[in-house]
Amino acid sequence: MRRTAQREQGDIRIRAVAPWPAEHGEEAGHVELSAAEQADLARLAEVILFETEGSQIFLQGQPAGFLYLLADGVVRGSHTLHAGDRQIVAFYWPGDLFGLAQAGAYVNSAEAVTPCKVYRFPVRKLDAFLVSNPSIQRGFFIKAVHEIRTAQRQLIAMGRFDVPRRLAIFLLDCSGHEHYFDPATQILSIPMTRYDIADYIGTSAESVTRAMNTLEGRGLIRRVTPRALELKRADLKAFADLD
Amino acid sequence: MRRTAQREQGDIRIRAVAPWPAEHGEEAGHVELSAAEQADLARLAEVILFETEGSQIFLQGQPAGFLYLLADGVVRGSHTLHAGDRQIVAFYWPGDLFGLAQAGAYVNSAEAVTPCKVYRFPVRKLDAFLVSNPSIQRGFFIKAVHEIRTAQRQLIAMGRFDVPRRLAIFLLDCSGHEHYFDPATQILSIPMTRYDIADYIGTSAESVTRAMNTLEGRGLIRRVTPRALELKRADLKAFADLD
DNA sequence: CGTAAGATTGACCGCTATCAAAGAGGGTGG
DNA sequence: CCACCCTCTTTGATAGCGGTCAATCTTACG
Repeated sequence: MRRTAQREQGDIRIRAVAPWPAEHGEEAGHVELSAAEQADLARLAEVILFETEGSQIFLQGQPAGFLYLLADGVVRGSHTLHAGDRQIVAFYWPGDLFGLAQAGAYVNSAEAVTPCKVYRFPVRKLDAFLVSNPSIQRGFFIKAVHEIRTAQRQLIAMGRFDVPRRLAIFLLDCSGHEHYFDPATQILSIPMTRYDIADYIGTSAESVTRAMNTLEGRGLIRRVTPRALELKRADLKAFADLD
Repeated sequence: MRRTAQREQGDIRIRAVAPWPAEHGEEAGHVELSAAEQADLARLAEVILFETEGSQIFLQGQPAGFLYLLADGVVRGSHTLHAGDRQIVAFYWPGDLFGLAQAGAYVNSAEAVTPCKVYRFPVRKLDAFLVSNPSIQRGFFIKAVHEIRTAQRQLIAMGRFDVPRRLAIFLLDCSGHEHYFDPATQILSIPMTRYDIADYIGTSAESVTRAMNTLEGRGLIRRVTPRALELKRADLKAFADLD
């Protein structure tokens, strides 16, 4: 279920685009971190592997001692209400940070959607480290801003789009993650279940299936298997009223 | 419509609670900024007054040269889709930062809901300033994290709650802003229209009115005037499945 | 080969978007 | 000072999306 492991080359990457165009070209889609900076960060962190799907990484409400950097795999961050409903607040992909806290407790739970590898930073140490490393702190700041944009995009989708459109946007978002989308065949391998998708886009698993039917009926996707979809990305974008 | 003005005492405050309990007590609900730090920031900024409701502060898509700190008043950040629908992504209250950008352009538009006063920071200068002032940068980082939490809370509401519950949450959020809520009488003065509320909680103005009826029918609120509501906060919280 | 989890389909109904129209205020010009 | 107008708010009627319950199909796995 859980094992510690060694760090590999180039593992420590933070996925984010800066709000302003970079002056001295950032690596596309990632925060610029020098080898030395990566090493400094690695020294603070512990590497942990979660090898089975559904593994709990942390639980909503627990004392939040750590911040997590996802190196490999997919993680879902979910919030459970008293009524028992679950809302998935975000899916995390390699290069994403998670472990949002308030008053020292995790706001959401995190579970492995696929087997995954994370770097785990003790927040107290990380906090001190960042204050004495302004350029790295800037990277974390940029990541946070990136996360705000992501959440707001999702908010717009939830507020203004019907289920088929929300699904279209979700599929397009997924297709941005190379490891799960093959540009040659345009086939997306979805790592999560219909239930996960439903809890993310604010609907039910049945409605996700029906929305898949809608998209397929319009020729925007083709179901190879339930978890493998051929996407017509341009048409999906047009359908979702995006550019 | 727009005027420049002088800075006043204690105007520069950033509203945010840190994810971890403060070690050396932060001013409740605000980032700790020393007088010197405030002065340094003020030196970067220009003060601008927007005196009429509905004033454009900036427009979605414009080059994003500035970051804004709201000193006084209420601002709405909205995103307009091709279809013409508007989603209000956030309401900003005194102490909030706004001006989210991507690729150097504003992602949303900002308009004054009430007359308001803002500090306007040139992003290039601010960016450089923050890198050489790690403790202030930390404040901005904490604010960004705070903003992520806010967006996620809204996301949960949109995904899992019906309109009356979303409205209840919205009213409770508003009641957290002293200037608009009188603890003695428990009366909330709403600065925005039904349309604004609707576009924020993802519904229509008509449904906002109906949701007001629902809440009033259950005795959770009482309409003094359309814009002045007496709140039963404990009951509202219970109704919204919050604590 | 049996079982369980995931995916799909169908039926039904409630919430809420939409269209339409009527009250309520507040501000402005006569 | 008053009447008008425009915006905001409210109410009513209707239709449709999508939630829910139930059952079936598929697939991976023990």
